[in-house]
Amino acid sequence: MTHAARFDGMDWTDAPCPVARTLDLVGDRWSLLIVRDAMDGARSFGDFQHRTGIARNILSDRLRRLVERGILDRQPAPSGRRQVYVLTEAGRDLFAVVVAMRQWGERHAFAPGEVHSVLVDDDGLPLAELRPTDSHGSTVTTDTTTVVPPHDD
Amino acid sequence: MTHAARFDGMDWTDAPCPVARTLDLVGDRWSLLIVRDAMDGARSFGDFQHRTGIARNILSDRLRRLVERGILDRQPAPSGRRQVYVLTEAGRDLFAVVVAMRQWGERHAFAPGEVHSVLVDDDGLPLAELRPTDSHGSTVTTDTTTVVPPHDD
DNA sequence: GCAATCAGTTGCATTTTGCTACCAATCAGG
DNA sequence: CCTGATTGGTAGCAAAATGCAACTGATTGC
Repeated sequence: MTHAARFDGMDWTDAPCPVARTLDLVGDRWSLLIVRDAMDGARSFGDFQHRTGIARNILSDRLRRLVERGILDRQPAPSGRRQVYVLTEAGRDLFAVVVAMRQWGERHAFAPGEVHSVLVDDDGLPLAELRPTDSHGSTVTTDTTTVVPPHDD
Repeated sequence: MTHAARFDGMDWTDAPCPVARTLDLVGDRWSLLIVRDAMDGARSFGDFQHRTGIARNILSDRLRRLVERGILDRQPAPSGRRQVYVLTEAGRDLFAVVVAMRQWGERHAFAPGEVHSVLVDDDGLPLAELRPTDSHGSTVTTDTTTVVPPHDD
């Protein structure tokens, strides 16, 4: 699909806000879990179904939508199975979003002592904490940032 | 509310995965937009209603849920208005998630040349790109990381 | 060929969402 | 005090999304 094709027929919740548009594309209950599993090696319909436990018809619909939206690519399988779903560049680029959610969940959605899965690098070590920074590398927060509306000079 | 109270009565989609738990807490269509607006200064019911355009009954429900889940705090207003909703520490900590979504949206959800709002620091400059790294600061991707399941040694 | 498995689709019940109207409390003016 | 406007919701109902179970059609293994 062409880049432009992703933008036809979409009706955005809040046109000029990138957060709203991202949520329009992957902001439902299941899409990011599908992306998470694709990042962790899931490829076939059955892979996704087993890992997420999502209903088959909804999974079918979500895979189709994610392909339409340029986040997954549906490819004929090299052998055997009918096709596989692989992340596009845009899909892989959601890594930062998934990591941010994972780290927030680790900090705020588990009782003390409760176990959870961990994302590790090639050395088996957990990642560094994602920290929003300005262009010089200093940490920024909601108190030191502002949203400026779009304008066409 | 106590820390533990957030975990009572929750039925998690995928207990051991922090991504799934985060989505259980803020993964619906509206919660993160409410959080986004709270980060940008919204405080009252009306603020949120006008900025998001969400239906009043749903907004009412989402605000209640976000308070229950420890992301917003409902405080009596200093004067006049009945109460205000302010982010808790956990809510403010969602900043990295919102920034990651904003940056992804900027890269992938706008046609070339299309305008959008921008998040800037105190100097008016856009933030640096969030980049997942290992503990030494080297960039990691989905190809160089793995999810390891929970285990109790 | 025959059974099993995979990748979906279809139909229907349940749940969630959204719209509109309504209501209660405050507030400002006179 | 009375009136009207604004804020912060709730109630009822229609529409949409979701989930479950059963079914289909192609492929694979034996």
